[in-house]
Amino acid sequence: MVARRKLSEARRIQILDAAVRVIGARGLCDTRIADIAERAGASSALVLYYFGSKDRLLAEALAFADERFYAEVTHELSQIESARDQLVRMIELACPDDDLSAEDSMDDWILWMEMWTRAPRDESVAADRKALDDKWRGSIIDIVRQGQRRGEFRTDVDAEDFAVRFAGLIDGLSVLVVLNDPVVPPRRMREMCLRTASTELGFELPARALRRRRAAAPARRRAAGRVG
Amino acid sequence: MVARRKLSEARRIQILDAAVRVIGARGLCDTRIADIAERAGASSALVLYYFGSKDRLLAEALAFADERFYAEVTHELSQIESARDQLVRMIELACPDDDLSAEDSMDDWILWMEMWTRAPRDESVAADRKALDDKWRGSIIDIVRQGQRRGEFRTDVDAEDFAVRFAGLIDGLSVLVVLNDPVVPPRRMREMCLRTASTELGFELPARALRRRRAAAPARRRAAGRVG
DNA sequence: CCGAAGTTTGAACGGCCGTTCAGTCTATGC
DNA sequence: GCATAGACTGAACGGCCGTTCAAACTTCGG
Repeated sequence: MVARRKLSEARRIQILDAAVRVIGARGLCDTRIADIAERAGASSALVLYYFGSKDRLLAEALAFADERFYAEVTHELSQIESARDQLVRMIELACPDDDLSAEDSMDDWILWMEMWTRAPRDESVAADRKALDDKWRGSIIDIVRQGQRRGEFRTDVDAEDFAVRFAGLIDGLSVLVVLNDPVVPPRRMREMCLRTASTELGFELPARALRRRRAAAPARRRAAGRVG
Repeated sequence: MVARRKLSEARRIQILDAAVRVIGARGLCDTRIADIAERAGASSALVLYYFGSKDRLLAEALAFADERFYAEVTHELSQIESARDQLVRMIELACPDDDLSAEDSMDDWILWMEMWTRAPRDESVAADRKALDDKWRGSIIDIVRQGQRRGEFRTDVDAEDFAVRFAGLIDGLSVLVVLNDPVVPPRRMREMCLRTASTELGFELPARALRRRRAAAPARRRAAGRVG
């Protein structure tokens, strides 16, 4: 029975993962249960069996994607000591990729935008979105304060004010990157965010920061394959 | 026949206006032709008669809303001489309202976000979005350069770079305002944008800028009523 | 092994909604 | 006034897709 539990939990995640990719590819409103089922290697009926209704499935998928992303970022940052390096890394992770993996790592951002348009009409999505946003901003605030305590950043900057503006900048620019607007390729977004942070907080950018394309992408995703 | 033309053109606009409001209220994907027809005081069949298909209607409605908004802004700014005052006014216009009219003037921003999520799968929407974005950024660039020539702004700022970052900041913050996130009420967004601009471009804010709630909203909308 | 609980499915149901169509109404040109 | 083009509609069609359901299959405790 315990094994059963695990199995069914794995199935849930498998379906959620499939949902994330389908939504990323087709858009929230054009996503059909049958698409998700196919990607997950299951029948439409099974998907409903696990999630009860399409609405619940979609809402859970949105939250799932962004929570997973946030968890990864948090975990990575927890292994860095310097506040400056944490902020630099956070910026790198927040910038959608350039590389081949384009299709892959845009999903998180696409789903994030889908949350924006759905939130006004779905309380649960609105709540999830706000919670994530608060956590994200909170992380920035923590890093800034930590850096100020350690003498890495100037102390005449209000951490909360900076965090709101900086998170806003990231969101706004990421839209252009996700939509492939040639005006702001990923590289440029990264540079702008890095320069803004270093200027406002008064720190020197590490030499690698502006050159490096991107550290090896965290090896997630692609793990859950088809069952068969 | 000419009179006919005018009549039918008025009808088109009436339908587009109805579409904008329905999309703003129900979201792009939950918008039905019947809803739009009802708001416009017409039958579903008539709406199709004018626009051929739902997709074309929605795409045109998105472009219509944002082009109208941009035209208004452009017109208002054309009557201001000082570059500084132009920028201040632009910021005021770009910030979604607080007031009673909430339902009303959020529409433009909601549709703008809907364009973001639809663009990846609809070339025509993608093209419209990019054109609008370029024009918007272009306006900022023009104002900055003009201000630099006139000695109102510092000259060691790259206008294009500033415009991209500033437009990004506006977009990012506007999401929070539109979603009614208490962290960033309209007033705060306005303050942040004003402060950022004045700091980076090195000008003094006019005394009224930070106090005033918002100049009388341009008297548009609500004009096209039902045809009896 | 048996049966109960947990999984999984194919097939069918049913509603919603975009689209079509045949035809009415209105006004304008002749 | 009559014919014609354009504006407009109600009703019906048809497909798509979320949801339901009864039944098969799988696993496992006893």
